[in-house]
Amino acid sequence: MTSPTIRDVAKAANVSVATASLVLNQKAGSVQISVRTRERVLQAAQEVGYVPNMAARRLRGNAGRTVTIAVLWPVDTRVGLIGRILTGIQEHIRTISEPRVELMVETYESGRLRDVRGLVEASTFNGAILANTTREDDAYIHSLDPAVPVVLFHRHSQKYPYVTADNFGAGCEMARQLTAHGHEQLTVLVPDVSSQAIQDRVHGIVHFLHSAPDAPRHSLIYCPFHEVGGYEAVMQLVQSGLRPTALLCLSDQVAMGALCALNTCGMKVPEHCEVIGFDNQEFTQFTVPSLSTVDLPVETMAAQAADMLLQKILHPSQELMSIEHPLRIVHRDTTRQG
Amino acid sequence: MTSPTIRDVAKAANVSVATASLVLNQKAGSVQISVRTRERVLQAAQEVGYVPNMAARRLRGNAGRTVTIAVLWPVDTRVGLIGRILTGIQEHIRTISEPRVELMVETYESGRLRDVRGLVEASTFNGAILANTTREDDAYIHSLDPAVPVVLFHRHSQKYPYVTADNFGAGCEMARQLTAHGHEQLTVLVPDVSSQAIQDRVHGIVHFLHSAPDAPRHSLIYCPFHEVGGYEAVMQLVQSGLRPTALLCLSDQVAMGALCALNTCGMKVPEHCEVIGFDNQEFTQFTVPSLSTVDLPVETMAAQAADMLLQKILHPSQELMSIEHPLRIVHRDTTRQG
DNA sequence: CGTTCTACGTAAATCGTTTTAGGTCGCCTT
DNA sequence: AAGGCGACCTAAAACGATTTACGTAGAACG
Repeated sequence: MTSPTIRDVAKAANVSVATASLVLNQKAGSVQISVRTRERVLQAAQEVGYVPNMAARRLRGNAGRTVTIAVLWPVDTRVGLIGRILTGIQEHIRTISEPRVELMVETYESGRLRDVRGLVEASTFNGAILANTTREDDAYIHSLDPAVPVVLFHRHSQKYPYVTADNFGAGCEMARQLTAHGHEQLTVLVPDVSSQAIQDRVHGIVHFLHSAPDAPRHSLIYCPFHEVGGYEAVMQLVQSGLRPTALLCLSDQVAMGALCALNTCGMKVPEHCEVIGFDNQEFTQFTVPSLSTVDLPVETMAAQAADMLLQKILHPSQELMSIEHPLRIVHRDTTRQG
Repeated sequence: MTSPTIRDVAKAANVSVATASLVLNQKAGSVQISVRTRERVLQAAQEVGYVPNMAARRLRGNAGRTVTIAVLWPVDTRVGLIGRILTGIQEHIRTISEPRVELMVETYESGRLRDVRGLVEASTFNGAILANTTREDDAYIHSLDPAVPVVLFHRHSQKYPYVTADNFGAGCEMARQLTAHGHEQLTVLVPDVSSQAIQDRVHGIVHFLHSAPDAPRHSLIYCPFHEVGGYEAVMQLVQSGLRPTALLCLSDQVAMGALCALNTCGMKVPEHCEVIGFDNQEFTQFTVPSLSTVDLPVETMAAQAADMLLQKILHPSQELMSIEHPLRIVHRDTTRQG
């Protein structure tokens, strides 16, 4: 039941453990091994079914042969996003042949992030991607030693490398588009999570409206971060007599709820009310009418974050370039043309 | 830069490494440590910022203190499902205080599953949940040693413990419901993946229709496993003049595409055509009209799978009870009442 | 023949923890 | 005072792999 060790291989090949290890590691370095011996060892390894023990390797310190990275996200992160992030990372990882990359995942309650540095020191993993951190995590992030291999996902920072998107710019653009359509008032549906990304979008919208000459008024409505949230927010709005004509939803989920509510209230989209979402999730193409939204390249971003993290782990001294993706609106049928 | 070891703690507390370890492990066992010494060690550990090294622990063999489990799924698994599975597992894990459970994830191309046994022997992880395996994985699964800690997710098997749902029964029930509504023909939209779950649903439907006295005819249409697939399948159907009146979609994604297509073709749901989905994903409540679907408790199932796996790892000899969840239809607005 | 290479291997230390099989010391019995 | 017993603590051996520094031949060289 106990698995074969390198010692077993050595015995079977009738060589020392050192020799076996040398062969198995393909070390072309200072030590030479004859072809005959090499063959013997390789065959022996094959025969006994040798699998190198990770724990032993890690303990001994094999920086670079196998790397374990972790993705951490707050518990209340939306399932769709999790899937996309992981998919992006996995796709990237499987293109890498050396070193072998293992992926761990972990959730935490906002503001109660486990000590990443400790986990790295414990060699639980070699580095981490902090995804969708909230404002409660800021203190932690700032207290962290820049030497610990961390990449921030969907958030920018002076102190750490990050991969994010131009949420501010996207906010501006959303506001600009709808302003151009001549609305008197813009209603912004904001998911009530304290993520930097969401806040930047809000800032972008507000910034644009403040700086435009004849900008429409606007109101910010905070709602829970899911379909129900958007649905109820809009229902309340309509019931209180305030019929929105332009709805900027800072999440597709919320937009979908909103769309459903508008339909329930007999309001036509986009004739009575234009709607625009954020994220360009898969389903947005198939809502009725299909949802205009901001395309957020989550998979790409995640892959880049993973790549940066690996660089940082493998070449700690090398400086990393953070990334901010430009964002563009995908026009579909919930907004009017022009 | 190198992190403090237990040796540092011992030195700081002026005791032996053994003592430090004993204290740090709270071993109430055969060995006793005075309160004074215990305090000293604890404080020393605190002061030097001691973090036990996982690799060393694993190597030494500490079965039970920390357990690492892995979830493996085929690369083409839908992002939404991934998120739900992980969420379910994570939620469960965080209720467990002892042992500490770490989670790894890994994807593979159908039929190219990495050697789980090897990974366990390499102590990369202690056991795995095989999620959404396809038929191409059957051979691998059957070749696996039943002693390696594996739990099958959404698939049944004679050989391994599993958590799945009564997909066959759900298929029957879907067919029964729509048959009762007096359709002449049932159109089944089947995602073209070779998963047991999907197949069981088909079998259930076919079984019911074959055994019912005055059953409607039916046709099976295979389509890609996403919204576009459902959309295009229905468009083709309608364009070729075959207007479906009852659409059994074996996935919500496909159903959403179908719904959109029906709308495009000017067919009213449920008046002209009834639609029923499968999975009860979040968005189904907010399609227009809201989608009737089969509720699949993914999170619960995932949590149970994780729990079973932990049992198997912690108490290898103990026999496990596999689980098959009953499934029920959630009636919303794409099906007629009664 | 003595010296120096070269080519091929190996002994042994090391990584950080856990655990077993003993110490040691003082006190209590008889 | 010899023996026994608790209470407290520690030495040392694992766990499995990697790597450095050091053999040992035989060949080549002068």
